[in-house]
Amino acid sequence: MYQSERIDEIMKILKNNHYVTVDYLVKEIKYSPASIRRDLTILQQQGLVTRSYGGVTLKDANTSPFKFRQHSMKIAKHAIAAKAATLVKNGDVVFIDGSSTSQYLGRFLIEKKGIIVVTCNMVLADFLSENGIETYCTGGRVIEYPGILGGDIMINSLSNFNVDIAFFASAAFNPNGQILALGEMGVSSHCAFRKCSKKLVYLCGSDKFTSEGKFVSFDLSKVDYFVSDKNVDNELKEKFANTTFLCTK
Amino acid sequence: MYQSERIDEIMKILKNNHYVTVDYLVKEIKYSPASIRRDLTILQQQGLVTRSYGGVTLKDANTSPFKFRQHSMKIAKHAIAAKAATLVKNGDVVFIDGSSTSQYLGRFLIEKKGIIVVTCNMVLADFLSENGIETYCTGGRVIEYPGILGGDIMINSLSNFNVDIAFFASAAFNPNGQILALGEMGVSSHCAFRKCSKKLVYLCGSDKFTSEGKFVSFDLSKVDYFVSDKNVDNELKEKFANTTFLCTK
DNA sequence: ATCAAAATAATCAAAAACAATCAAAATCGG
DNA sequence: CCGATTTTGATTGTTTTTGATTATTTTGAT
Repeated sequence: MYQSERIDEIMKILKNNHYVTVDYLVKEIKYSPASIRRDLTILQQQGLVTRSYGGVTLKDANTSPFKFRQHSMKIAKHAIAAKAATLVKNGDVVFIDGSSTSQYLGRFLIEKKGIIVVTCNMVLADFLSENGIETYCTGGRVIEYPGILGGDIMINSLSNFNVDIAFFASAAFNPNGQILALGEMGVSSHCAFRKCSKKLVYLCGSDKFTSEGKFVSFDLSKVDYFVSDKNVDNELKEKFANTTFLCTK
Repeated sequence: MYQSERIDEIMKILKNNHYVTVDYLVKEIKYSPASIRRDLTILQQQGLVTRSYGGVTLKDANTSPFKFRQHSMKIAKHAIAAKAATLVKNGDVVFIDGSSTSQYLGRFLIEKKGIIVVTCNMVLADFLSENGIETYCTGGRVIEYPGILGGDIMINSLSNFNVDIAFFASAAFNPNGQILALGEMGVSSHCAFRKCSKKLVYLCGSDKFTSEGKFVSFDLSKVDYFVSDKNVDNELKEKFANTTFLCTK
């Protein structure tokens, strides 16, 4: 048996048991502990397993907290997108950012007539175009999967478009009404979205309410519409009276 | 049995088993290990299989949300791409156009170290980025499926990059050495590719030799490398002595 | 904290697979 | 049919893999 076959065998065993000891694998596959360990090192380097003293655990992508959260927010994001899409008028030039929330807008925009969409989400661009929407993609570096463009080149490329309404989301949103980003790049992007468009719509799932981000892009006073799946405090609404607050329920 | 038949046979076996050992192929096809290995090297160069110590695996269909389309002349295009990829040096800034032939370059570029790729093919951009290549996408309008960007915005966005080597293909190629496009936009694009890069590589499958296009972009005197699956007349080679002609066989 | 037992990592020589080379055989063009 | 070209399999040397050996690290009990 060759190494590649052995590695496949180990993965097969791991998928059934989730955790096994090295000794079990040695007896099961009938190869030396040294070879089994070498195989495990490779699997570890590929990020497929987690090793512990005496055994191995399968890294299961589906049980990761991130994926779980993504699933739980899926319904909310869909609803937010549906609500936000009502803000788009036929004939508008629409910008959509690379966030997962914004991606859900696609499904609702293909109903609109005569709109032009600009986005830095390549998957969304492809989807909209195939559904008959005149679609433009910003340039930029591929920074995330699947197919999100970012960086200074993306920001510069926005100057090609005279956008009527721009949709974006952020990493987090704090009780003071500040929109937070994970990094410097996030801030630049948010500011660029704001400047390229006549109207700005901030899509904010309730999962963002408690999270923390290290950088502040700007606060709600710069945003025309705030769309969320949960209502915010009246205090906030009073503080930003010029902003329209929309809620999915 | 001829080599081509043997290669077909290997592919047939691989499609049934996904993975087989070299030894199994030797016994099944009843040829020497040396010959089988030579066949496998060819299949590897065409990007169709992955070799491991002692065996081979059929390259699984890509997992990207984009789907690569099946094209005519698939084998020829693979071979042309493989040949063309040898022109890329580690550290190069590479431009790749939106043609199906150029798309096949992806498989061979992920082996290179430290390169930067710029492309107007979103599917390719996503693939390269997922495989660890620093990848940039031009902006532009989505003009073709799946995920090809074009138009003046695409052309303008090329000014962001200082390209070392650019790869492109065309609708047709006539016996006078002229590169033909289907429309005005094709001509503009070809000219832009030429101007943005220090070196220009024209990928020309033999299926383009007879086809007709209504517009002329430029002739081979503007091209540094001509890569094809069939040899061209010596007459043409003499006429364009400054162009390097590469052939896959 | 210290120690002994177990697991792991590092090292190395033997074995297996692979790549390069080359002469013989098969194929092709005239 | 003959010479040129390509393809093949044997031989060679190189690389990769393997399990034994030895050294190091981790664990749990004292």
